[in-house]
Amino acid sequence: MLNTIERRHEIVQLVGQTERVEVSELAEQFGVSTVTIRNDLNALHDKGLLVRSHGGAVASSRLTKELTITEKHDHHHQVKVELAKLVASLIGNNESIILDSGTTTEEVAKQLTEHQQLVVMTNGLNVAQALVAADGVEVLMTGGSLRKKSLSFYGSHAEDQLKQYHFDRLVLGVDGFSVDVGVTTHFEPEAALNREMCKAAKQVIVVTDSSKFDRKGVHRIIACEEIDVLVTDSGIPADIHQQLVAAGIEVHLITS
Amino acid sequence: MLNTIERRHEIVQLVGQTERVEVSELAEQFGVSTVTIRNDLNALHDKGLLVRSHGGAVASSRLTKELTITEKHDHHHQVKVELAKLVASLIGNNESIILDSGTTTEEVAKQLTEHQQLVVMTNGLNVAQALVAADGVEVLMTGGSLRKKSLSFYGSHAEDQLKQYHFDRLVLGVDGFSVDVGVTTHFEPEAALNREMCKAAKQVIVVTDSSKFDRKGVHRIIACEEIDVLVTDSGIPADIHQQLVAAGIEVHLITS
DNA sequence: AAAATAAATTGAAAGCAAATGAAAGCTGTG
DNA sequence: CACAGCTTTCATTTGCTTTCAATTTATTTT
Repeated sequence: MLNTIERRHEIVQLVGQTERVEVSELAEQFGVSTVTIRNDLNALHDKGLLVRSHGGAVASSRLTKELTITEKHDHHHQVKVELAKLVASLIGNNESIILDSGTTTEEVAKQLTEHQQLVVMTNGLNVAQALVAADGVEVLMTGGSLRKKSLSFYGSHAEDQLKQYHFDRLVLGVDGFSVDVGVTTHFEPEAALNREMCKAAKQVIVVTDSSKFDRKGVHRIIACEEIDVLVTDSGIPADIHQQLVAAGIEVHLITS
Repeated sequence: MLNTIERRHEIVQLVGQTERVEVSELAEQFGVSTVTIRNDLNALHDKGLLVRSHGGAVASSRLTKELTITEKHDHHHQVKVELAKLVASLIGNNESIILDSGTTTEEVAKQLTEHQQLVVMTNGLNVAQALVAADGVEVLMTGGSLRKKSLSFYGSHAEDQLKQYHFDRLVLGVDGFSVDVGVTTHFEPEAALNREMCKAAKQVIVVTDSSKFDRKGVHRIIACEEIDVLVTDSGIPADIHQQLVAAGIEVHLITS
């Protein structure tokens, strides 16, 4: 019996060889339920290792990626798109910005395809990938060490890179947020990099769906006071909303 | 029976080849109703991959510039895979290597999924993406400025990054190669970065299909003498082969 | 050339089976 | 105990079909 990692590994191999796989076939082959296979395929899809299709998956290529219609694999996806649109609307042409890594910021990247003369620095592999389609955007990448789990780069090298530039804005997606502690995350090196990002940018835009409120990670990125703009959905608790506004933070809510 | 993504993929291919397709023809060909085909064409029209017309569809300008998709089945690609397999076999576990950007090196990356304890530095976005699937590989990225045409990063920052490390090998895919001039390319900043790569690596492996021989770019990366290993196919001209061997270069040919 | 008629193509709606995501429950491991 | 990995269950969604009225295109008639 294979474990999860091995099974997914084999699935990637299979797709590479045969161009396509089916959920039912894989379930039988590996002796697990179709639900497990579907979870596998969705996870691999999120990492860009294959493209999900109804009933299975096909090999990943530029075209197949674009043909994917089912983009709502996590239940927050619709919210993410709306958040991303709002963030994108805050960003003008002719600016230079930093885009943090993460699925929310990836969505922001996708919303920037119409922008012109924009310079975007990012540490997210998927973010950079999404920006390839944006003709008017010059893409800079921090580089560094790749954390596969989040498709992000981190490390002292990435931080050094940031110190050499200055940006108009930073768009930060968060893992955890609370009024008293601020923005937090679990992975220390990424927190360190995010701190550098904050230093390198004139304005800090934090974007998060409301489920992250009062979730606290171990490592603090920035305190609440340092946030300039917060973009979230209407699920934000009223008291937190008030506190933030009182603290002088520009809070934007998506309509949903 | 093809699924939706595959069918649409094929339709795009068809339109690319024949300039125009008809609803009724497609319905018969794929064994689905005309309604389904119409939905396909409309969806593809919305994505700008073709232009809808009464009774069918015609190619769009956007399609023509993205068309290289039959890749998987074309002979060129087969050669690349074989080259990549050979290169991968030259690389052991527990090593640290640099992978240049490019489609050939991307293929090499895909062949490294079974390697363990491998450290790979790259400046190719697609190469990094391919290595996400390789659990035993630690991925480092140069970062820098993204050249979308080749999905590669370049710039002084990328070069600085390289100077801080030392690697066992460099795998270099080439645009142009000749015995007298050496390895060349067209884009200066990339040549500069490649030169740094050569400096940072103990061994230089050059991989190229034989069509690149006697093609010369404007900017030289390295002279022939600095190459340690050359991996290519049997299309290499006999005289060049001899000259290279005589120069002490380890030449590997794939069997095809 | 314009009008009338026939033929082909279309979008919208309704129905069905397979596939799906979400939630809750089971099981062995650290 | 928690928890990661898996399964079962179930309401919902997707992909496809057939049907039909409306629209577009082709052909004939005036």
